[in-house]
Amino acid sequence: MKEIEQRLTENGVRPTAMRILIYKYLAEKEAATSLTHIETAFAKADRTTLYRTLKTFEDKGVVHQIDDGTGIQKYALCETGCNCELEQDLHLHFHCNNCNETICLTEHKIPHINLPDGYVAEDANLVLKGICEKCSGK
Amino acid sequence: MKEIEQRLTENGVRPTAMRILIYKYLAEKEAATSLTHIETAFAKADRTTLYRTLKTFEDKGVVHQIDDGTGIQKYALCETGCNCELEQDLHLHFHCNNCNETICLTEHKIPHINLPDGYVAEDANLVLKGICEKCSGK
DNA sequence: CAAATAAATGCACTTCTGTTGCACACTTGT
DNA sequence: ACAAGTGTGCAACAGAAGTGCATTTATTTG
Repeated sequence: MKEIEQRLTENGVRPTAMRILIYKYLAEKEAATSLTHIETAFAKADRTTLYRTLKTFEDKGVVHQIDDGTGIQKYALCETGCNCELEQDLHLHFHCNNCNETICLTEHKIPHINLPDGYVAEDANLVLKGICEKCSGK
Repeated sequence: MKEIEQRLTENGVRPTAMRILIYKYLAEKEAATSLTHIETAFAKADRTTLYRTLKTFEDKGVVHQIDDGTGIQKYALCETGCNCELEQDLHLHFHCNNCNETICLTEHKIPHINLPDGYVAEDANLVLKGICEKCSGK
């Protein structure tokens, strides 16, 4: 519990009760989580609060946003010391067409691509879709 | 003009006036196009018609949908003979943070990724973001 | 050619997600 | 204790995607 408070403080986020709960929730889930998802988990909290909490987390580098192609924004905790802005830290994501979960494959970085002249890449997003470990029956 | 009719017919799409116009519009644009974009270009046509036309095109393999991370669905014409479903035909897309246009880099295929055991990839989406040729001043 | 059938189009409306404005509650520092 | 700043909740809005149904247009069939 204390570790969470510390982690938030380190990133410049004031550790309120709500924020600690949300952090804990994200930490327990292995998959990327949408606002709606969190909303149902925290029925008593307001959607705006959850929304702004996620935005704050994102701003401060606590979570990173994931676009998995479903059109719904998802969030997942950043690794300790990860630097999402840097190109070399960009990992890929896997979206399971069966269970609909999206997970970070933090070990798998996005390969470098040689672009045509004149193109400057600043960011990249790679999502693989298919059947995940759990759903393929191992 | 006749070529468009033929192309549509080949793909099992009845070449109505509307559809030919939309096809032509897409062919003239080099960038991926959103529904809203088309809507403003065809102010007199109904949004539903445009919407369903794009869906039909997509079903029949005339266009492919692009998710460029903006949260807005975009469409671009498929190359003749392209097989968007096949993994080896998956090209990457480039989204310019300056002019906000998304273009297909059909020459650049998505590199193959070695996934952990149990994961089966069926589809992939790679979007690079940065500054495009035009905006980088050559 | 006319009737019957199927496909395409247009209108209205709904849903879902993301987002913002404003007021109130709470925390923090002096 | 007070003032300033931050967090939270309520309400309302915006934009895009999608659906149902009526109407028009095209295609087939007798």
